[in-house]
Amino acid sequence: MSGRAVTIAEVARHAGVAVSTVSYVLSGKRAISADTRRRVLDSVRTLGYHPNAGARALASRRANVIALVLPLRAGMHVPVLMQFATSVVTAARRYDHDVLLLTADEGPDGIRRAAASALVDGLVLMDVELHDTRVPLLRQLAEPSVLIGFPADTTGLTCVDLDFARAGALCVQHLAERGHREIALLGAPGVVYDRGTGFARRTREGFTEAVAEYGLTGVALPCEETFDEVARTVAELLERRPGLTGLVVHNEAATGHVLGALRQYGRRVPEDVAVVAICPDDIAERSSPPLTSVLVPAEDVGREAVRLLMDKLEGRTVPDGTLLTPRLTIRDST
Amino acid sequence: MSGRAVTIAEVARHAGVAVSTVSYVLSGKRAISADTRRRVLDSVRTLGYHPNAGARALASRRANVIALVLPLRAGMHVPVLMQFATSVVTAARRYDHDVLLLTADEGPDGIRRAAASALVDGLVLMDVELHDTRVPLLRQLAEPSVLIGFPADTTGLTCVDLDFARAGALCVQHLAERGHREIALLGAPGVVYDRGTGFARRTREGFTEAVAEYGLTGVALPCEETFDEVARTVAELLERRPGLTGLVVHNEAATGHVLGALRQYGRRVPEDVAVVAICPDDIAERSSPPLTSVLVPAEDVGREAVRLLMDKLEGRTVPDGTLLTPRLTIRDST
DNA sequence: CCCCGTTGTCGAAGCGCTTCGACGCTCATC
DNA sequence: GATGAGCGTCGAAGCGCTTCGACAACGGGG
Repeated sequence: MSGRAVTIAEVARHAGVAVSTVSYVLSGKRAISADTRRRVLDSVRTLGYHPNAGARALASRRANVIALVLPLRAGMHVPVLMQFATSVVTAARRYDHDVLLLTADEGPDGIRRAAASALVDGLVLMDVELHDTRVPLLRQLAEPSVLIGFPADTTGLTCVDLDFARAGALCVQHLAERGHREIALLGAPGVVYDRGTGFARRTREGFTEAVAEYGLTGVALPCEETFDEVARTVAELLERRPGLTGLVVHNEAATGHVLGALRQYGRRVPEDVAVVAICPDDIAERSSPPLTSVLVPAEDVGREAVRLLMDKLEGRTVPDGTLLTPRLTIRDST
Repeated sequence: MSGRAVTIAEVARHAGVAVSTVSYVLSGKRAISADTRRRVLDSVRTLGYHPNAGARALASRRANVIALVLPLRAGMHVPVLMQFATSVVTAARRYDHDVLLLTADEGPDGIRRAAASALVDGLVLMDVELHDTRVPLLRQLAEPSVLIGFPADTTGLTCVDLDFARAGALCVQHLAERGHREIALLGAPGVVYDRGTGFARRTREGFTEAVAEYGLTGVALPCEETFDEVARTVAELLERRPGLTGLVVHNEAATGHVLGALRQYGRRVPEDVAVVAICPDDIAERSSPPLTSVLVPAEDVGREAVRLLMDKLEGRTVPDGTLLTPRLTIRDST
């Protein structure tokens, strides 16, 4: 199994055809007779041929690799990030592409390096901020890119994300329909809003607008993820808003703590306080009681990002922004 | 910034030297006069030259890319996985290598493909099981690999991990020193043990042996990660073992729930029950009270894995197994 | 029956880089 | 003053693949 790798020349010799014929069989870029095709494929299989990625990239000017750029900042919920990552990898494989992992430590230089060296054909960036330093670079790059998340200025970019404004509004609507009049949004840590992370702000905007629209009263508070902070915030909320009966939680790491805090203060869910979370399904299902939630469809977002990138690589034009419609799953907390 | 990329030939022309000279300047594989070196480096900078990765890989038979194989199975704690992943990427960059992300969906085929196509020079595998199906393949591969985690049979392999047996024992020792006589281990979900994931079992073994060694009584229970299951397990434990005063938690996702459950049953931490966790520092610090814990040094393990892989790539011989020594940080829960 | 368009295959020219051998220097050595 | 050992540089030969143009062979239409 070790030793030198099989080359296309050996396959060609074994099948009794020219090297170029083997190439065309494999790429399907020219018509090949059924007979030849079969002979070649047989040889490929018996010899265990795998095209050399470097040679292929050099000759075709396509590496068949895309970069996935993960920032890994404070306040990001890692499991969600990981869901994105795996769905990107899976989707990329379906287009016969591999995924190179780039982290933020290297900053824009890493992106430039990977692109300029033709290591990758395109990029998917995650966790994009409203004023992301990487964005100007992307506009200059010859390589196409897709952002997961929306920066402030999307001109010349391709962005995908869950429609967080609608997600926030959807939670409000659900609570309104259940008759709740006074509600609150418990959000991400303050730093996440300050940094200008789009999805946190957009959720809050959706929440606020929907509160007005449905004629409710509502407050939105940021919240750290330690149990003590969550408990403090919840306590403050319950005290200042005795009429509060509905809570929207948009902070994956804090959802568990929120339920713990409510329990501690003697509030039953959903009898005393209804809770809707914006979080992955597994967190919602694993809670006690299982939470009514709006799923962050990481799977779909990742797949869509890759699809868009592949379209761009093929030279097709794609929409600037793609917002996925949120869907609410009703469980036992409302 | 877009348009065709700068080639080594253009750099050579610009600097007034031969292509090979530029190559030698960049690789340092032959002596070059200080003057020439400076001229070449200047040209590289002003032209913005980045060597074409494909061409380099083809000619040098080194892709300068390593694969990171992530399984992503049930019961794995994702943030820890992510810590590994980022530390591997960071470490690899220090050796001028990039990281290709491979997931388990493709199974061994993905590994074979990446290796056979010379896409990667070597592999780092994470979350290795005692009887991992990928292990036999690794032995056949020409490409070197390093495992994070220990399979049952490590012959011909290179493995790194935290010494979980000692970690388990260290927790017991700490509790024993604080005078606790009756303790318990609340572990990973049953499926993790059944699957034969090494670190879970080894922790349990270390726990059990240390319990005997220090003359304590102790039980080890697996535990699912939902709040209800944790609460049930804790309740059962408190009921069946009224004398229980010490708890070791080796289940990242459940640590928060454990504290919640203890609170719910009126047990104070650490006054009534002392808790030691095996988990990342951020989880321990974010809990209430902050937990005495043994850190899973993902950072160190990842870095070490890359170092070993680079050694193997250079043809150096490396030890079969590397176990990192656990360290206990005392906080407020014991 | 000739011409031409298709279809299937081949040979060769790169893609941009590394690396090997060669070669002209300069210096120290005898 | 010839000899040899570096040192610094160059030219050229690949690395394994894709792709372009060429060209037989074959039919169908005039």
